[in-house]
Amino acid sequence: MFIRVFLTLLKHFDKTKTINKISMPERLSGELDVSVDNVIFGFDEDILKVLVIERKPFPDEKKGMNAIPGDLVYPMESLDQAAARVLKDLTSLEGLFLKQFYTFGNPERVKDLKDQEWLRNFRAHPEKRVITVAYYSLIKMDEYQLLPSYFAEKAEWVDVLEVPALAFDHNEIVSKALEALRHGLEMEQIGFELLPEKFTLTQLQNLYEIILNKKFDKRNFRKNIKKMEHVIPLNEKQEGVLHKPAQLFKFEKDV
Amino acid sequence: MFIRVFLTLLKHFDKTKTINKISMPERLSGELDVSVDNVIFGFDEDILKVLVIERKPFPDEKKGMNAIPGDLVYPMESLDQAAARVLKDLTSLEGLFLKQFYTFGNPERVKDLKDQEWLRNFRAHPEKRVITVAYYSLIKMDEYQLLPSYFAEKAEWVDVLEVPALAFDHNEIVSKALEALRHGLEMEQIGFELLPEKFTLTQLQNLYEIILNKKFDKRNFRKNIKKMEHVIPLNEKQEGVLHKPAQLFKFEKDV
DNA sequence: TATACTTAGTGTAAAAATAACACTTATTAA
DNA sequence: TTAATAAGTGTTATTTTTACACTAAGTATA
Repeated sequence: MFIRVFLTLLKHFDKTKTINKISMPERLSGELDVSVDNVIFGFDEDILKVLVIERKPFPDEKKGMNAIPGDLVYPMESLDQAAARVLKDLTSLEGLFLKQFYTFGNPERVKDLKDQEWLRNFRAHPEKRVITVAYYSLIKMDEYQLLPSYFAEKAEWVDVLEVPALAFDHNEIVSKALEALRHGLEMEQIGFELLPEKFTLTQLQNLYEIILNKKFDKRNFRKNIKKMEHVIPLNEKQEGVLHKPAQLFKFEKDV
Repeated sequence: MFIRVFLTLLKHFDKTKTINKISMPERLSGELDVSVDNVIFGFDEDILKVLVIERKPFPDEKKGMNAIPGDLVYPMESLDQAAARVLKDLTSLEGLFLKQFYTFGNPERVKDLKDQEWLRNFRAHPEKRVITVAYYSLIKMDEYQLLPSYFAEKAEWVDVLEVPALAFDHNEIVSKALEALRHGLEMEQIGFELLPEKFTLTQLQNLYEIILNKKFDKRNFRKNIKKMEHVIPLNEKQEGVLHKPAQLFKFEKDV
């Protein structure tokens, strides 16, 4: 059943369409841009890492600031497409796991002096407010191959616990990404995306422990893994290690 | 340790700053708007409801289309502020629970003919692509009071399972909101926000069952509730029911 | 004022899941 | 041959979860 709205404002509106068109709140709309930013996680032995780029320096800047990769959204692409494009430009990899986790829209988020100077040099409309839609992605570090990219001078994997100071609000974005990774994702997916093709159960356990930020008992952990039908034991062992070689496993995507 | 980027593109860039400023991809940026949309959930006896508004009709439209409440983000407000403003304009309530859950950015999402016609009448820049940051909120229906609002003709609570056809991509937004509600939220929070001040355990159980979309055993459910120290029994009973009156409970916010 | 109707309210036992715990094995290097 | 290192393996106690059916308190009415 409909609840009636009091029509005071509405009536006024109906009589004065033209004026109202101007006086409607959206007259205030306008000058803002939308970007995507991409927190790229990789896993290396027993450290969870994030890919940090060195932003191109502006003319009087000695060294570009660190940042996470991102770019403005093009007019005809979806947000997911924009995020995939940024990722492909940087790594040459396509079809990677990508998850939108939060949108950052503080009006002051690009107003820092250094960031403003950078924007003046590299953006057509540096004065515009920028709202950014943040994604995280998971990539196997051994597939990672850095490519030239118009937004990155260098790129570096850094320990997730030791992220340096980043441009804009990127430190906040990284920590929210980590939170989202810990909460929202099934571990199967994480393992599938982050481990090399062949892996040991110890590697898998390390990954779980780091992502979920807690310790597991080795025997209980292995009991649980044995129940998962998508973790397949291989007829192969580790080689070149100075201890009992571990059996290797792989993930089976279907079923 | 830094991994070096191949500098091909970069070198070119350094020599030709002005040209590059034009040739950088962000030259493509520009004409888009950002809005917030708000999926408002309420709980009534044993139905989960969503607040649907009737959008103001454009001149030749007999009846405005249904939609969920939303508005463009103003230049100086954060996304959270914009969402809170929309909610306050519609309900007069402040300080409500509000959660950002997804951002919808398909370039075609406002290109439907009817939606275009509407935009031409009510927006300063109807041709602009609109990216929308979606929130959901939970409100106690007995606190809800509809106010005049520049975007709503009428408003109606509809069963979450029987949402009518909505404008733009709002049906998709509602179903993602429901998903987000089911996944991401602790039940304490949901109960706190959705139930009336005094409630029975049967009401609470209904709420859990509807949100989590599964049945619970009455005795086991009550055992679990008794462990929660923020659910406080009152010295009051239901009145005017034609059966044994149930004890009433309330939530205690602080631990 | 007795009876029928309706939902509230309550305990126990079996089954399943989780947690705690320590020694032997396979390999490499010295 | 020995030392060093991480791999691999079962059992028991504890906790959590599930399944299940009758009595109690109030209202309406015959």
